[in-house]
This record gives sequence, C-alpha cells and structure tokens, in this order.
Amino acid sequence: MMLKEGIPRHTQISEWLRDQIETGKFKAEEKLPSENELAKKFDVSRVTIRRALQSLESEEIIYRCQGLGSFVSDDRTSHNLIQLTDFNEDMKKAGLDATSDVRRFVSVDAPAWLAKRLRIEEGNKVVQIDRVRYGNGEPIAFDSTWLPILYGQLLNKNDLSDATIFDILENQYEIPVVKGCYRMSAESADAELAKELNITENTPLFLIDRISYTIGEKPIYYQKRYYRNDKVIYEMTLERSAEDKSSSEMPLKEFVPIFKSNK
Amino acid sequence: MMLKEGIPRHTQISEWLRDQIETGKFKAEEKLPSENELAKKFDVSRVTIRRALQSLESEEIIYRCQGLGSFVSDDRTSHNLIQLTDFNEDMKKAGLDATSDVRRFVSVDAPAWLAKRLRIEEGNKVVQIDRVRYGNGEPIAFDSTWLPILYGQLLNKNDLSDATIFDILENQYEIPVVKGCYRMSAESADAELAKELNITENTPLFLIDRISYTIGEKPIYYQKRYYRNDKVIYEMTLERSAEDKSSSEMPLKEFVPIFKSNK
DNA sequence: CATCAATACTTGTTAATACATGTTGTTCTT
DNA sequence: AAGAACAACATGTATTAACAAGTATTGATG
Repeated sequence: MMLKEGIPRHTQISEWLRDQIETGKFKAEEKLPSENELAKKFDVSRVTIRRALQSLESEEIIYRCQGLGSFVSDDRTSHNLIQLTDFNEDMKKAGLDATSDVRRFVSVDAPAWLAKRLRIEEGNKVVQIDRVRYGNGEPIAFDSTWLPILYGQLLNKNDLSDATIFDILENQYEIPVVKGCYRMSAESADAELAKELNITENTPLFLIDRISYTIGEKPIYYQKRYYRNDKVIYEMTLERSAEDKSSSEMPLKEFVPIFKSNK
Repeated sequence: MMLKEGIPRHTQISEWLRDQIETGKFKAEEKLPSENELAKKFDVSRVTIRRALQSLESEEIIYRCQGLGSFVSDDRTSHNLIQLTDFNEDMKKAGLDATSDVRRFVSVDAPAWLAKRLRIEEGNKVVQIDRVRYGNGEPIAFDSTWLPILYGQLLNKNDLSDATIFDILENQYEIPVVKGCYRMSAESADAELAKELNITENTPLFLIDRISYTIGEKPIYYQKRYYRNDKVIYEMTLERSAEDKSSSEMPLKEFVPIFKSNK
C-alpha cells in the first residue's frame, strides 16, 4: 500500500480506514485488521497505526477492546452530530415522495423584521418564495423563504420543483450553509395556510423558523415553515454517557422530523 | 508532582489539566506549559504528555498550534453537548423567578398510550402530577407528568413547589436521568389549559412531549408540557466546522427556550 | 531603519523497543 | 469430561530517540 508524501502517514491511514468503513468495505461490528497487520500493510510503525486508530476512536467511528481488536462502530447514525437536512432529504428518509408547488416567486421590499434577520437595510429588495410541500401527494407543510436579492437572483422558479434552495446554492454556486439557527413555536392557520394545507382555519400548526448562514456569519435566507401538526412531529434524543454522570450535559443523538401516517 | 499507580499516567495528567482548567487555574486562551515543561514536571516522557494533550484536544478543551503551544479553548459553552435542563433551571437562566402550582396529584390507571411509553402494563397504577408553571408570577406553561408508581411514591406534593422531579429523583434518590426523548408539536388550548394559562380557548400552544429514562433504558416519567406560544420559543443553532465542508453534519451548539418579555 | 538570517523555542511526525494486560483457544492434567 | 496452565495474539502503556516544521526573537547586514 502506497502512501503519499507531504501528508502525515497517520492521517492518510485514518482517512483510508474511514473511507473503507464509509463505503462498506468494513461493515458495522466487523473486526478491523490488527495493529500489527496494518503496520505491516502500510510499512509503518505500530505507533503510527495507533495514532490513526485513535483519531477514529475519538470520533466514535470505531471502538477498541484490549485483547480483542478494533471494531467498526454500529451507531454510525450520529457522532454527537446532527445532520442539517432539507425537506426533500427528510421526506426521502421517511420513505415519502417529496414534491412542491411554488405559489409565489416575487421580489419585495424587506420589512424591518426581515431586514434585521437577514442583516440588510430595511426596504432592500428580497426574493420571496412561497411553496406548498407534499409528501406522497398530500400537503405536509407550507413555507416562505426570503433571500437577499444577491442570492435570490441565482434561483429560478422552475428549478425549485425538483431541487431545494439548500441544494442549488451549495452545489451549483458553492455557497455552503455553515450554520443554521432554528426557532420552534406554534401558530394557528390563517385562511391562506388553511386552504393550501387543506385543513380548517385556526388549526394549530408547528412552525419552524430558520435563518441559514454561509461563511462569515452571513445570512443567506430566512425561512418560515408551517408543518401540519397531524402530519409531522419533531423528535430529538439526548443521551448522557455512562461514565460521566456528574454533569447534566448530553450529546444530542438525533433531531428528526417524524411523519405520521394517515389514520 | 506525584502520580498514582494503577492508573495510566496520561490519564492522570489529562485529568489534572482538565481540573486546572475547570477550576480556572488555567484561564481561557491562556497558554499551557510546553510539552517539555510538563514532561519535566511529571517526570514522564514527552510522548506521554502528548497522549494526555491529545485527549483534551479531541474533546476541544484545548487547542494547539505548531510553533506556538497549547491553549485553553474559549468556547467552553458547548462541546457538541447540550444541557438537559429542567424548568427551574431554564427560567433561572432567563432571569425569571420560577414557581409552580400543583393542580393535581393523583394515582390513576395507565391507559394504553401511556403504558406503552412507560413500558408498563396497561392498567398499572401511575402517579399523575399536573402543574402550572409561572415565570415572574405569570403563567408560562402547564404540564402533566406521569410516573410509574415505583417512582411516583418517592414524590411528595409539597416538595414540588420548590424542587423539580428531575432534582428530587437525581439528588435525593440517586436515580439519574441518562436519556431524554423529546417530541415537539403544536396543539390548541382546551378549556382547562385556557383557564390555567389565562389565554383564550383554541389558542395554539407549543407542546413538548418527553420521556425521561434512567440507566438501562428504563422510563422514569412521561411528561407533556404546553408552553404559551406568546411566552416561549425554543431556539437551536447548528454549526458546521470550517474544515469539514464535505458532510452536512453539524454539532448542535445550543437548544434553549427563549422566554419572551411582555409587550 | 528595514531586511534577512540565525537560533531558540514550540508542536508535529515517526521509529524502534519493551513490557503490561485482556482474550481466546489449545493442551495437558486430573 | 472438566478444569488448570499455557501459548498466541490482541490492545494498552511508556520510554528514548531523532528529525520536521511553524513561530518569534535576536542580531548582523545592507
């Protein structure tokens, strides 16, 4: 096995292992080659192998047992991290077919409350996009998104049926979303929401309110999404590790929307 | 500096450093002694010191710069961890005075939906506790808590004005909460909720639904808490680290209730 | 005075080596 | 057949050694 120059060997080895695990060459709970075998394979010292394995261990990608070996962790679902997902991904995970209808695609003057969130001047132009989101053809959510004209101009009404805003900005224009600030609350459906979501007026809706930022704490868009309360619940799990009973800090294991079935 | 036997030196050294940092002997952004200095101080090899520092680095308690040294991290607020807090703590952080009125403290037969959540048999006795929660004297939330009789008998109506259930079980009876599963949704206020929270009927409320577990995945209690939507918003922030732009996984930085002021 | 080179410090990488400790299966004994 | 002892192999701990590479200061040079 050849190693490049210029990059630390332990880094290359842990990257190689990470890749093998991610692509399924080493499966969950499978035993990895022993330290000595790996050392021989890469022609490095055992210390270097251990350095590589330590990285993976601290990321909880593998775990190790003295006398037994190193193994691929099973709960690869979350390493204290949660995924920032968009609507389509969430739906796909839930096994639902995601579609959306664009109901409004206009340029408006930013009111004060919006300007503050997007860190722009009041009255500046912003693009507003209103969409109904469907899961298996049924309305699940309604959202309004506001983008500064700078970003809004990059979007095109037609693209939005297939791709998400997240997707387009990140993949087509290399504007990554590096931070998201969510707010959760409840609100009752007004006439428009009731009509679009096919529910009666004043039904309570679950509202997620989000500002997405790109590099340098720069807001990209502000989004308000109203979920049909009978269709989706957000769930999150916190777990305190067995060792550390002292603090009440816990890593978040999951934060996922759960789509309810029709019953 | 003396090291004990039986415990790995690198563990003792990283524990010592962790303690020094936590108790403020080394302050945020302060430079730690160099690896060689530490090696001399503890009379161990530099490799052992590096092993100790690596632990702290992977926990993001310190960071290190080649050529410069090792420094205490500043953002000790959250290391991918979020705190599992109870109502009183949340209120205290927000600078509000937390009080509660116990409205119901009864023993009931567990209906099917509750039995499932608490992993007990349908019809088994559970203790139900309904409380109104106040912040600075104003009603903020209403919650119902159900505990299997095993845990419920440990509680006493009078204790619950001051202490939280969380508190009593963990501190008085050493039953730690090691896991919490939260569900968030919206619901409209029924007559009782409207009366207790001093709002009009059918106002949307923000509902947090929680199962708390102790060691061994054993449910301790199930709680439904209705927050007044005009008083509380839950906020959370996700951040993607600068290096790792590949995955869309982000550590959760905060998940906190925000109490709105009267306006 | 500004610039560059030397140097003294820092952390980073890696090897070679030794022994400790936990796990498992084999083999010898009873 | 059951149990004890052992060997083989796994990871864990720790040392000594050397060199690489980044940072900051110092001092000589133009």
